[in-house]
Amino acid sequence: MATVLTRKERERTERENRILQLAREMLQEVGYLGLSMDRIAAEMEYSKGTIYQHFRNKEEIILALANEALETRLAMFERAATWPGDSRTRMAAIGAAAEAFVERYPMHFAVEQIVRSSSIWEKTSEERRQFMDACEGRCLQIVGGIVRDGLSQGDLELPPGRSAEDLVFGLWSLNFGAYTIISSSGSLKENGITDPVEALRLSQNRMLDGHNWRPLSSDVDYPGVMDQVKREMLKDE
Amino acid sequence: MATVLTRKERERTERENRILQLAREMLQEVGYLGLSMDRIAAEMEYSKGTIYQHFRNKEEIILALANEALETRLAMFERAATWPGDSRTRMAAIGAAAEAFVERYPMHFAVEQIVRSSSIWEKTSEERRQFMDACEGRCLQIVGGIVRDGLSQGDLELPPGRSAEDLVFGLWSLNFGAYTIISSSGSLKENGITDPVEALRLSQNRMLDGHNWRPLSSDVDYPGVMDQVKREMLKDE
DNA sequence: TCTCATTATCGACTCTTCGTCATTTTTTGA
DNA sequence: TCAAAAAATGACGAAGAGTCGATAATGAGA
Repeated sequence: MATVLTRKERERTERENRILQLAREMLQEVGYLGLSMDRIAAEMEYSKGTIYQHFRNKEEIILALANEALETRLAMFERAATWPGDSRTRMAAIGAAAEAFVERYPMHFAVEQIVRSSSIWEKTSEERRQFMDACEGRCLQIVGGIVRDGLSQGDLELPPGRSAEDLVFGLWSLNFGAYTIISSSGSLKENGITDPVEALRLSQNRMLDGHNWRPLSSDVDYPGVMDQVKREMLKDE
Repeated sequence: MATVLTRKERERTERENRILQLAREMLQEVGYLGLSMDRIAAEMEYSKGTIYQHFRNKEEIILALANEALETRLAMFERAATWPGDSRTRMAAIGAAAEAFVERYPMHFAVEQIVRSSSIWEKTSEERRQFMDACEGRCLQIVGGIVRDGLSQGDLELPPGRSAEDLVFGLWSLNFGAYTIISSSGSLKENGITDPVEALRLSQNRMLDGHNWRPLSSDVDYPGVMDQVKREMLKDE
């Protein structure tokens, strides 16, 4: 009896994964507007009603994809945060993880962008929204922890009234903004920005230098560290 | 004959503006997904066909709104760039203009976000896309000009191989990312980021400090300058 | 003022998609 | 084997995008 239930449940989750996988591919090909429940059903060779047994509407599918994305990044951040070294080096490792995430899972990042700008929130379930917030919060905490380590070890200072999270917010904004612009602006090269990812690294390092987070980027080869971390993170599979 | 044509043309552009105004309001109320051509037509008391004489599809309306947004910001940047003072102070003025833009025209910024993440590009006309790129490029040039002024006056240095535009890209990403996250994340306060706009200012100043752009933010009250610029820019009407 | 060609406007129509739900099919366990 | 429960189906209603032939307004010339 127990095994029967689990077999059913296994089938269910497996089908759910198939739906999500298909939705991801579709999203890649035809974009958010082209994503259609009818087409998903047809491609799955299931009826529409069955698809709706898994996800109450289209937005739930999108948000489920976004949840996977945030979960994936959270895992990568958790791993990067344990990189050996001083606080600033660990911060560089986080930066490398963020880069690796976008490179390794471009669709994940694209979904996150969609979720952050379309008004899909109202139609989605409370749970998934909370999951999203939870992942976001955990990520903030992880990176904030590194900042707090640095603060307690005297590697950097913050002005009175500003929190470790404020600093993290700056890094987060910089990264999210940079990749969004990269993926949506057609005229970067024409305007003298030949290697935006390199420009992002520079800005990031200069921001941390501005916080006087030692050792400064002029004294350590952080790009080298980042390349090393990335290689390590992208290694398996 | 000439006057007849101009009257007709005036009527035409006026109606076009009415459509855009209406679309903007609708976007505010019901979001991108709720924006409907039928509803625009009904509200305008014109038939759908007439609306389609102005805009070949829904995406064109969105992009037209985005064009207005970029045009507005360009004007604000042009004005801010002439603020008297050294290069770094003028940079602070640009930052203030960016803030003022989002505060004064939140809908403009929201439209920009939509355009940057939905896949509406394929359906839109070449001209409007070019206009978009042109505004973007001009903005980059204006801010890049301030950086070049600073470089030539020895107020800051850049590593070899990095351009003034690379620096601007960092600021641009930081700002765009920050406002996107602010408008889409429900859990900033819960995670210790009580005043994200203040956090953005800090990050921005620290980034410029990291570029060693003098005078440093520790020596000048740039937030005070920014408040002053903003007051000036938001003054008229 | 009247005529007629040109231009503008209209809205019914097609097509597509979302989401529902009564009906049919399959599974389960006695 | 069989009846009840669960799962799957797809026809259907509603709503929106975009088209196009029919209709109305305009205005230049007679």
